Amino acid sequence: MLDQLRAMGVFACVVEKSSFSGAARELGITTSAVSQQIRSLEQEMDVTLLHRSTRKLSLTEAGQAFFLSCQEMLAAAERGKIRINELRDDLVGDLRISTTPELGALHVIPALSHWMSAHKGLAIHFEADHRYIDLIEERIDIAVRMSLKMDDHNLTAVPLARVDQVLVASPSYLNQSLPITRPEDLRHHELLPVTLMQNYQHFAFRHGLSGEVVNVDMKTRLGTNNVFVAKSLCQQGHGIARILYMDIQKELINGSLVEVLPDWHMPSYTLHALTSKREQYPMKVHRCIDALKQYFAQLPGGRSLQGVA
Amino acid sequence: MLDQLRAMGVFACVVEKSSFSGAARELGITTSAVSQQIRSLEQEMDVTLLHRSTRKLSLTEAGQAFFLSCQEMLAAAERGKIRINELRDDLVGDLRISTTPELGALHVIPALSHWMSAHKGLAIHFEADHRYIDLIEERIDIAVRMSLKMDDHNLTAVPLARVDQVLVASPSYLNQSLPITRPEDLRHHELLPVTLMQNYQHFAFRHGLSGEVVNVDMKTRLGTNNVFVAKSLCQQGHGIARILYMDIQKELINGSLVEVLPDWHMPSYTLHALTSKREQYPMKVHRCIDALKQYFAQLPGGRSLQGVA
DNA sequence: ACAAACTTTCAACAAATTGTTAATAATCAC
DNA sequence: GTGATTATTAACAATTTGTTGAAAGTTTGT
Repeated sequence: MLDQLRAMGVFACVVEKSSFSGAARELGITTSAVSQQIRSLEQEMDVTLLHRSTRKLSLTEAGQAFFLSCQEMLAAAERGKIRINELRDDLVGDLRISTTPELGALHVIPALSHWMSAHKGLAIHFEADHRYIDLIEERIDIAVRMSLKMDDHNLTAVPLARVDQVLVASPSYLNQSLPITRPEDLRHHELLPVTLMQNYQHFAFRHGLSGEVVNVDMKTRLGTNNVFVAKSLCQQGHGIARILYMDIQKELINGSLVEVLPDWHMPSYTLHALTSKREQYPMKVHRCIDALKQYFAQLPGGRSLQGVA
Repeated sequence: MLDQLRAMGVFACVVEKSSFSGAARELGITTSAVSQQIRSLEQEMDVTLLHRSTRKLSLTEAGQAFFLSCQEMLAAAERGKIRINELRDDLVGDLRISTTPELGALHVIPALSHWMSAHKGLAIHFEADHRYIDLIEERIDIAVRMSLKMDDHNLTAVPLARVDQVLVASPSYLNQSLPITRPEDLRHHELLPVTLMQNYQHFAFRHGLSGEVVNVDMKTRLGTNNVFVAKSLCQQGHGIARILYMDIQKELINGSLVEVLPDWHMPSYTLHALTSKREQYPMKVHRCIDALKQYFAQLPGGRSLQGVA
């Protein structure tokens, strides 16, 4: 099945050049090698492909028909290689990006907006989902993910930004509740967790200046798996939300929410661009990650979200 | 250019089977060999074609695109081989036959008539010409030719029939002319030659019983390169025609022409089926020659035209 | 949880294919 | 004819391709 492909290529070359030695020069081998390839082809298929005198070649009917197929074969192979090169080097084809809905809407789209406009040859798909999907299974090129640590050794992780968690509450809630000056005070408050975090009720605080460490567990009555719902609950004064700075930045600035215990820090997450590990990435993947890196690097540092070098 | 065709075929097989080991079984090689082919392909092209875990394979975008081309490549190769087998084994395609116009009309067509009807897949072309054409140049599969000896060692000759020359005249001519009882008497008669024969004015007679040999040269005034014209001249009583028995058989039977010196024989020609020499002939060529042989073998022997075993 | 069955990869080696060299024969142009 | 170019062939060399056996990782089934 695969045994005569090479000889078929040689044959096509011979016909195109109408000469064994011409083909040999073209292919960078000796005339002798060409002769042997053609001979073995003819013997293998038990057919005469071309009549030859030392000066002139002429195809038999079978040779003529076979030549066309050999040409098609080579052309298909050539097309394949050309396409491979395009997909490797050019910003064309598909690019599938996985994020959470919040991350996608708030940051990934803004980060890539200009870049996407600059490369209309790319068909970009955003797969927005909280599930931790299989990059390979879903053919995801790049997943933008929050994580404390990287565990999957089949993935390559490029750090994009450090992202702090913050505790926030509405001004009205804080006015009507017991004061909070130290982590321990949280025990008398309600946590509004986004249950996507694991161990969301546990806190390991470290004081920004003294470095003092305090562990606290909060009680929780109202929960949600959606950041926007949690935000809403919080704004309605139902409790204290544990949320990512990046998801709440706007509300802190406009004052609809207020940070609780701003001097006490929780462990940071790192925002990563994940790719399935491979030898060689298409250029579009490199460039997309570059665009993401550039966006997060130029972000205002602030309290909690800053680019990673 | 030809270096990765094999690996491309292996790759296509891997994708079709969705498995290295499946492809290995299909191809009759070890899994290890498959693995190496794919690896070298990826390295050579500097691209990742498929993600692999031990149980599942999945194509990259480049792999998907490349796979299609690889499939096309293999399909083209396969088509070529199938076509080759058809042209070699089946009675299909073209069949180009070269004859003289007379031979074609009087014998080759009748000889092949039934056979042609039985194989409608064959496109048969009769190249009717007196010129001695180059079989290869004109892509003639079979030439039916008269000859005294075979000289071209690039050709294969299959004898079909022995063909005698005869001298004929019209009854009226013979009545009005000097009697002819021995070859020497011909010196006083007019020869109507078909000038396609060389040395047409020279005769080497051998007596059928005694074996006596007589050489004679006849004078000639009216000539033609066409057998039918010669026949016509002869029937009009313009002289004695030297002509092949096969071209005049009908007239001898119906009495419009009469044989002169029937006991004295001229050298016979042999009718040959000629083919350009090659290793392997398409089945249609064999079968066509078979049909010709069969026709001439069953001809009534008569004086001058008989099949050759 | 654990073993068994499979799958992929790798390095070292073996086999097969492919290519070269050099001599031979045939054809064409001069 | 002579010289240049071309195709074929056999013997040999180089390269490619394939195998073996071990290792690592997965899935299946108990």
